[in-house]
Amino acid sequence: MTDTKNQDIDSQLALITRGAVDVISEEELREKLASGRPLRVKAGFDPTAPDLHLGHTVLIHKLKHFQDLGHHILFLIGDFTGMIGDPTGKSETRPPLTPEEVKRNARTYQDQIFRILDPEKTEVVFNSKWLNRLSPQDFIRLAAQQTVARMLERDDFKKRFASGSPIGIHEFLYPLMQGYDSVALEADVEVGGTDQLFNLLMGRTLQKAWGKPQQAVLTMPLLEGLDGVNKMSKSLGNYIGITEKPEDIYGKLMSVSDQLMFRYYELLSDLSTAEIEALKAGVAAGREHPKAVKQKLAREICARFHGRDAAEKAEAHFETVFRKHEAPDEVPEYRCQADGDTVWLPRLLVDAGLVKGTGEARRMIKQNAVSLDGEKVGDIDFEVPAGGEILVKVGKRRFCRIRFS
RNA sequence: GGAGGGGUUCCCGAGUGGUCAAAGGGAACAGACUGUAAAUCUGUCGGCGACGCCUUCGGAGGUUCGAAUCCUCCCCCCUCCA
Repeated sequence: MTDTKNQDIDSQLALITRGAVDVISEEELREKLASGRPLRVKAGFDPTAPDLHLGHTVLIHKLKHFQDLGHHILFLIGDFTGMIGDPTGKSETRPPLTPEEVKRNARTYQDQIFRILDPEKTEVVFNSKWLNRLSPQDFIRLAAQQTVARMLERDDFKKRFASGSPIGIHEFLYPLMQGYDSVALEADVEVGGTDQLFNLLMGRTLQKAWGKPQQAVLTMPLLEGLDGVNKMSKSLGNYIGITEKPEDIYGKLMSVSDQLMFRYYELLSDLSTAEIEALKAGVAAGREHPKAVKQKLAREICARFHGRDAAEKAEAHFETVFRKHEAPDEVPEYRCQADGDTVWLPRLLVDAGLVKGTGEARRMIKQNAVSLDGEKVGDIDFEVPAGGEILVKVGKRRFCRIRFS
């Protein structure tokens, strides 16, 4: 009997630690699992970005693992701390959010996480609930738990300090409050990105100071963004949002380098490690075409958020537009009321919303990026005959069907 | 409170009276090449029916024929001293 129980714990532990970078500590985690009760698993999110992207899903999938094993998920929305702005990984102070923004963002957050997590088994909590109740004395007690020198050990603070960038005192409070969340929630486990390690460990420190059992800490790798260098983030614009249109998700995944593709496989795919290794070996040996392997990934991720049908449509769209360089089935339309017999092309492009201004229009035309019904136009003063309809293409992917009336 | 340094176009960062819409890099966009790959190369990269005009260099005034550059006040940031 003891054997089967141990085995059960081993397999739980294996799933939980899959892909994790730090586990602090595996022994403690094992003990907690051995207790047999559902563990309270905490993960916190700043309500700064209403759009969840694939980077977030690495973490959310980890929560899903816990959930599937019967543990209790505490999905914490940092509505209080969000007004400070997490300094983690930032080279500058973040502007605080207004309560209205926080509220709106939090709602969008919930809509999105339940594409992955089971709403029935997920407890969504807001840290303003307990942080708002802290008295100034409580805050001082919190602040007394850490020294300035210790805070400055943090890489992001250290860099900013060294480079002469401003650091707000309130930013020092952020890790403290995140740590206090763990005290208030009596978390058994906290999951976060590797960049959160400092904050996660703060939870342990504070729990100890408050005489509570310390949480185990699990960190997940940060997903690189589309550039393959920086972590995926909305502010860097290198992200794939889970609510984006299927074609966009598909297209963005296809634009990723082969190297990054396998990173995505490791962190995002449901394929087993063995299967991924097989694909990698296949590409290296020339048995598998990298494009086909990438399409497989694009399909899987696309289907996860939009369903299999949408993923297949996205693939068809991709093949049409980018391989065959043809217009997709659905092209936005613009009705144009011409004053004369012809319309100046740059003006038309602006009106149809294909470019920002006539300057960009001129540039596009000069750069051979504009075509009318498949015919390239190189003259910036081209006059388009105002009659019937015409298919306009700018660059590789901007299309518009213009109807004259 | 005192002393010094600094705020430049999406970002970083040169520029210290005219030749500045402002070097260089990054990002972005377009073209070539492709697997929409990536990398690379080339070009564009404030606005305007446009070889000219208009609006930009923290904010407001001023000096000057002329200011991102000089002066005055204000706002913000950094460093050191207290």
